[in-house]
Amino acid sequence: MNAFLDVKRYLEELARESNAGVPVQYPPEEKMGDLALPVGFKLAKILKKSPQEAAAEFSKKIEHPLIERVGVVGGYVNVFLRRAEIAKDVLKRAVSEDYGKEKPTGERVVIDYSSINVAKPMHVGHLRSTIIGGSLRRIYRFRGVEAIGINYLGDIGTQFGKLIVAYKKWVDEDALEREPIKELLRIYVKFHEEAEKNPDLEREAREAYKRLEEGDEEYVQLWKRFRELTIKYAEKIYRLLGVEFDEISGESFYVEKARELAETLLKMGIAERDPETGAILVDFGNLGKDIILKSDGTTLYLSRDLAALLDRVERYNPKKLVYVVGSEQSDHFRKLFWLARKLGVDRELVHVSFGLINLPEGKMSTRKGRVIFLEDVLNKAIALAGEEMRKRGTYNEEDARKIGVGALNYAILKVEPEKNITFQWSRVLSFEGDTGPYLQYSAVRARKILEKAGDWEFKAADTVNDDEWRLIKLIARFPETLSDVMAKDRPHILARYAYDLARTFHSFYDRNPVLQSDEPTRSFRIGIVKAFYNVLSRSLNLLLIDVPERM
RNA sequence: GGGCCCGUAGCCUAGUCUGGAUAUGGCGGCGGCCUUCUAAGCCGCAGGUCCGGGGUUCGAAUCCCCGCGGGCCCA
Repeated sequence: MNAFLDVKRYLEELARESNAGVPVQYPPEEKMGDLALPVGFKLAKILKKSPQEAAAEFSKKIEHPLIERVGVVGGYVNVFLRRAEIAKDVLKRAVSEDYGKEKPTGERVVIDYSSINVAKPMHVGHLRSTIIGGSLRRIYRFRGVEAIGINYLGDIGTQFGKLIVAYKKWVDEDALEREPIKELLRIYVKFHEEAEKNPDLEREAREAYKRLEEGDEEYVQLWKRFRELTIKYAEKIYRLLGVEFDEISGESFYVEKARELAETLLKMGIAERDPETGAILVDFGNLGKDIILKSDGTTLYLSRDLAALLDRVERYNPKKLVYVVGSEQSDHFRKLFWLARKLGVDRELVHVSFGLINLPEGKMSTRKGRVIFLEDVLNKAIALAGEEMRKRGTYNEEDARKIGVGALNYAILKVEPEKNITFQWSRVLSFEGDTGPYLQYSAVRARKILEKAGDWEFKAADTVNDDEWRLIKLIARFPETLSDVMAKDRPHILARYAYDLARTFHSFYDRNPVLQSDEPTRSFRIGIVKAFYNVLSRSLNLLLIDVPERM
């Protein structure tokens, strides 16, 4: 908390006590004050007066040392704060590196994200889950909640039978060493081509899969290798994107447990046996019926996910389990959570659902070759950032990487998750306006000032101009922004905030010289720049974006 | 046919949960600003049936109902 948010809370409390519980809002214009309460409309009824009179009456109750004056306009009470005093408190806190950080609360959340399939390349469709999840993990941790990031691999399924057959027939070991996923994709595609001509292959694949399931030593080793190669490949991309995990899990861990679980559900009367097929199924009411165990004992991903969920609850004891998975799975998660509730899971269960990433030509399709691989996007973005740097004579490899990745991560994170995104190169590779590089640039400008400033000590100011004040008010709102993001599991709120902050800084920067100013303005403004830099670079860090040295 | 989500200027987008002041920004367009801390920047102008229609309310982009268009899942 800081002085600004203290006043806000005080006003909210006062409104609630007066039976006029309205959220405090931030007025659209400076002349309307710093905080506003549309309190007169509700009070008008209670007091049987006009909204204007009711608001005026309410405003008389306001008494706070940090409030300079209040004004009444229509039904609104506009509150003007003592800028200098608020600024002093907010900046004193925000010049510290830890501003906004919370001590460990002892709470945990489990976040499931990325969750890629073994032996398949990552494409732009994987970006949202991977980046939203990776960002949420950092945000929770910064706020004192121990977030456990889990990459739950798709590591079982009949495709492994095909892969094993294809491997034995066509693999190029050298290529597999050099570019494992490309090679696995090549032989997988070849399998399908060959199977068109030779239907026997499908039968071979089924047999291979059966042997794998039965634990055939050679086949299990192959499967393990595919899994390891995929992890190694993905880790390179995760490192570039700044995404971290605490656990790499996978569906294969839960096959046995899922079988037992299906039997348990049957005994509990939650599931029933289909008299015709012998499969175990669950009636979800208006979501329909769904099989959780086939008659031949094959598990389905619903039962495996349920087993995994129970395991996560048991091992981590989280207050909340978050699944960052596309909206096409929303029915699946409703069923999963329904079952978890039936089994007595009392934790918060959240499906962070998001829309598709399409191409301008239409939906992505690996088979039609209509996909954009992540490596290609990353390479292109980094190369273009490098070009821009060369124009400015600031080129270095490390910063080009930060700028390219920042552009990509920000482009994905800033959009509200429910919306579908049409992937357009021109937008990911754009570095002007509402983009990652715009935010990075503002941070770099601030850092340059701080470098040149040398040793300085924070000094309060007697007067605070509008540009300074706008920036300070936004800096003050950092903690509540983070709380909002966690309550909703929506990092785009933070992306928006960071953009507002950067934009406000650029305006400040343009009109208010820092280093050339006389004392005490100079020291005060350096304090503002430092506070801004802390909050922006922290926000960017939480959005998986690094601040370059130069750009 | 059923369920979930989206619809805001030419294009993209915030605000919708928690109703409140002239609806947030970006791209593109037009015009201005580099002898001062990096112009990947700043300032200004033009551009809106907030998908449509009802309803609730002192007040609706926001809540409710009925439609329309698009997406996804199921059948």
